[in-house]
Amino acid sequence: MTTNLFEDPRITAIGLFSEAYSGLTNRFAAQFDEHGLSAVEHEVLMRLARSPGRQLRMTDLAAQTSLSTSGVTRVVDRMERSGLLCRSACPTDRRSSFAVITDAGLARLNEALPGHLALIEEFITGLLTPGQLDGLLDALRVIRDAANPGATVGTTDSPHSGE
Amino acid sequence: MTTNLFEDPRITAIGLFSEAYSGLTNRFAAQFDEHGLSAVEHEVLMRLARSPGRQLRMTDLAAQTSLSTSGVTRVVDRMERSGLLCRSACPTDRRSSFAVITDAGLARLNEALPGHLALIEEFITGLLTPGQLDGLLDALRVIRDAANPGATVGTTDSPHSGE
DNA sequence: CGCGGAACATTGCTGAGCATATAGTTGTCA
DNA sequence: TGACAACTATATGCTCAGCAATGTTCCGCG
Repeated sequence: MTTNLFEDPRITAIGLFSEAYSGLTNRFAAQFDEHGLSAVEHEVLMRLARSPGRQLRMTDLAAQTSLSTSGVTRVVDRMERSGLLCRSACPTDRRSSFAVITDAGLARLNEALPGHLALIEEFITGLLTPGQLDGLLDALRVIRDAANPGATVGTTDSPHSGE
Repeated sequence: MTTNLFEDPRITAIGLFSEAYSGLTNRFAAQFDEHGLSAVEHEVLMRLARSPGRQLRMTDLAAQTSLSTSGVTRVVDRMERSGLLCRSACPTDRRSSFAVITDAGLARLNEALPGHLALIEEFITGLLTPGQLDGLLDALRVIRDAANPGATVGTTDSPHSGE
């Protein structure tokens, strides 16, 4: 029977992953929306806020957000129009330009962050025992490092965030 | 310092989750593309293939795929044009229509499935010890049930899939 | 029987992303 | 110095998804 193929543990695994992530992002999106942000905009604000000088080159921003360069241009356009960030010319390389988070952008981020953390607590960290959580994070790290090695640099993880 | 806030373990957790999932979906998308499928199309084929009668009402398909009904209409349009599935009128309710996977659709799915399973093996199941994998799945199940309870019905998981 | 509300699918419109092409800038090498 | 290649950001065309509105069909109630 071909039907039984769909009960393959690997299908179960990816299905579970997908459904869990889908549920989480929907919850988060609703939360972000309350603060007038989309998921990508929140992501951009987070990346900028945690970067030295609160700024990032357009290219680096694209690399960190798994967004194309043109996608970054659009998002930055919108967010600049909203006053959440502004562009700044690079003094040493006139091709580059920086996206700099504004005080308004930081304020918006800080406004949205508590609720965001509460949701993570509600749907992830609060649901698992410390041991389970550690196991989950270890597993996710292994998967992330294998499937998305580019994300390892200057990102949420890796305490040795040199460069 | 506000900066340290970004090292909150909850931020680490969701970042890891996001980066891992992003990496996986990118790998999978490339794989699907080799067989002329998008991720959603693959998802639709999977859902149909595992459903009784190899068919599903448009509404139910929408519910299972976390896609809006109009989105389902469009996807089914494209896939019907490609011959992967066809519409079938519901005999008892003339408002409803079914999407039925065709032999060509099943063939395409079976063609893509081995590579898909291999990727899952390569980036998830093969990277973890059996214990780690079990822990991961348990944790994902907990998160899924909390964040996306609608997905529990008739889906990848739950052996007791009684309606 | 006939009417009003609900359910289902589709369509127009808008927003967002990617791929590609374009323009401007920098660095190198002869 | 001058030309060519590499890099950065932006503009354009295309695809796709969601929301809101529409048309059709079903159901219940007077």
